[in-house]
Amino acid sequence: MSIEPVRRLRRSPEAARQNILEAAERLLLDRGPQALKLVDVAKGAGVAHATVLHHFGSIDGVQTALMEQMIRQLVVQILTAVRPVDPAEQLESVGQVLFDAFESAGGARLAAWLELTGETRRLTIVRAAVEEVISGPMAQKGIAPETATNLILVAVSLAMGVGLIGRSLAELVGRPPESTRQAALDFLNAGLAAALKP
Amino acid sequence: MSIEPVRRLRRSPEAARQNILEAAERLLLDRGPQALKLVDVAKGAGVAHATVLHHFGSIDGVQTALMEQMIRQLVVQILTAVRPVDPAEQLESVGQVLFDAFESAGGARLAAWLELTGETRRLTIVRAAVEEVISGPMAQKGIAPETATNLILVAVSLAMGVGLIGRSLAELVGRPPESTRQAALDFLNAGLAAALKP
DNA sequence: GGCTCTATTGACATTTTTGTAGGTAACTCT
DNA sequence: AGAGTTACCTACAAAAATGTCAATAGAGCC
Repeated sequence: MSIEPVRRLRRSPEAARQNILEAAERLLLDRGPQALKLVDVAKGAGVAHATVLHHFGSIDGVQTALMEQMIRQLVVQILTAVRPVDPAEQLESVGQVLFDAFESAGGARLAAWLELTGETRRLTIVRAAVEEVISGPMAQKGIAPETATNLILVAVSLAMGVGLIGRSLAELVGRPPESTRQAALDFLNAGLAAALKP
Repeated sequence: MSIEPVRRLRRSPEAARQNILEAAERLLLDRGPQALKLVDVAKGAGVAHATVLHHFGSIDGVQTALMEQMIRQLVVQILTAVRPVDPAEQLESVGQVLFDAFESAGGARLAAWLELTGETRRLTIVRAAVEEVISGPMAQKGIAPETATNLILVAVSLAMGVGLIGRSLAELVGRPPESTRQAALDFLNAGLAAALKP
């Protein structure tokens, strides 16, 4: 009886890293940052934990790579949605886009993670994006930079809060989970409209 | 030369627990949940780590005790501020109170911690508080329960977002750290006023 | 003073998590 | 086909974190 060699899947370095990062992201989003253990990430990715170390050097390497990737994705997601579209009814969709980015795609959890671990410096990339929006679509609508900045600060904060605790909060007061989002969206749109009228 | 016995501070069980919880809270607030290590908590409290275990049984015991205490404090802080005061200019102060509770006192960080670790069920105590506010001060102002609930959902979400990422966000776009809070407060008050006028 | 109770501790033990080393197998290129 | 490269693995080692235990020392009580 011959011993048959163990079959091995061999990915490209990029594919391997991506596979691992996806596993890590899944863990982060549905079990929280403290679930980002080397062995668990490896198990989720279907590889040996030594393989994770081979590609990222350390568990910290995995974390920072994940942070950077998620930040990039978040920025791209928002920018592609807000960027030069027809400036007509865009206003109402901005809320939708923001809330989607922060709720469905784990933007809120990412931000919370960064904040709680003191890694907000990684967000500096976002600054350029914000300025693009202020001087692009918003300026086109005749919104002064000062006002634009304030609106962004508020809208993002709101999206953050809703994305993070919106569902729990609604359930807590005996409402359907989406009701926080809906209420916040209405409130935001009303406020935006009011702020841009006079 | 005689060996002199080691001097020991002996607290009451309650004082000992409190001392430890305060150390844990400090760690949580300025280093994040993953900094809640047994040894570090003990060091912060100035006791041996075995002492922590004696009082709380396990590190999980410390965490849940901390969660419960912080939740209690949060609820009390908000309720005592919102409760039966003169119903006159109370409206403007509500935002202040909420924002204080979620920002200065680590309400936002607490909530984020609970959310990320899936411990939101601990918040059920809050439900009673919310109902008290809805049927108390808010009803007195003639706000329908439906509207009241929506307003609370939005206001709390906003306070959450501002409390957690407000400062970082402002700095990110080159503004003074308090500007997010200020903008959010204005926006909230304007929205509240509008929602209660007609 | 002597006694009891227990908060406190250092030393040890266990478990969890992370990291290292060396060999194996998959792929590319010639 | 053969050689070189390296993604991947198993086995081991180290470190970090949690938990156990028996002894010690404050404090109240007789």
